[in-house]
Amino acid sequence: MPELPEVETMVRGLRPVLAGRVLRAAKVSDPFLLQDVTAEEFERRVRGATVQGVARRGKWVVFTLAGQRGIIVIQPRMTGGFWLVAPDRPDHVRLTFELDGSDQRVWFCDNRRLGRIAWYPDEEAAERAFGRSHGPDALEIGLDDLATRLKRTRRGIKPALMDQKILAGIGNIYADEVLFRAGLHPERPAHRLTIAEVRRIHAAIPEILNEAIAAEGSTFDRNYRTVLGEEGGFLGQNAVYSRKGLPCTVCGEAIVKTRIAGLIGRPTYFCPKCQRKPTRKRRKT
DNA sequence: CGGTTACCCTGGATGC
DNA sequence: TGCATCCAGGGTAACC
Repeated sequence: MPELPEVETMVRGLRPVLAGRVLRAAKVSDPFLLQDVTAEEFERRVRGATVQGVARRGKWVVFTLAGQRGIIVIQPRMTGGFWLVAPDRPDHVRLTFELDGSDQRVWFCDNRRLGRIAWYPDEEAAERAFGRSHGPDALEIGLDDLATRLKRTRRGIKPALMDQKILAGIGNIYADEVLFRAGLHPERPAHRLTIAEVRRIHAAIPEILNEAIAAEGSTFDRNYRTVLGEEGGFLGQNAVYSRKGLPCTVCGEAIVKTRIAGLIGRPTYFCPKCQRKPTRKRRKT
């Protein structure tokens, strides 16, 4: 689940606990999640290293280790998340960090095992890996850059916004929320949007994402939690996602749930009145 | 090459 | 209660 706001919330929760701390040990309990590294090597690289920084890149959580000890990358994907406090070992633990000088542990849990854990020798290697599949961060991309990138694809605007190669950080929930805020139908071809429409999207992206970050993300079906186990508060502020049949907060029309091309299996919610799909001009008969 | 689909996993919710 | 089916915030490989 975690999209940019949830990952940002995780990072903000982890940073004060991990930054500057020594990792006494790391234990990989599910090697299936590892990418390009064995459990033995991962644990050896991390053991005794000091965490220099905790950051977010798109939907990635990035731990920089001091003293050339490398970079840890964790992708929570759908159901991954971190736990700082738990009375007992939580369910579905895939990776555990033990902190030096205390009993405190940081758990990475992921019931569906879709998450990924990687280690890179340096910033450059991590950056190359990120760049292979990601464009600029959704909170940093400029208007002109966004317009240029959207011009290059004939897909619908929603699949385009969710394409991490175009811009990084937006997933299924916030794509719907951004398009509602911008007043655009999710199937509008990206390359045919007017500059005024792209401008509305570009303005809506940081609005929506920052509102969601302020609320500490979205918790649906009690899946996502902050590192302290709290629910995100964006539910209740969301305009369309998961609101099938409920009245649009702007016009009162019932929100529609559908599936659209390019996003097989993923639900899409929108207001059919506020987000009209332009029809061809009809000739007078 | 660009766009679309199949598939990777698992557990909770829903339906019969 | 038991069992089958559907569903999910993401991402990539393979296909046309």
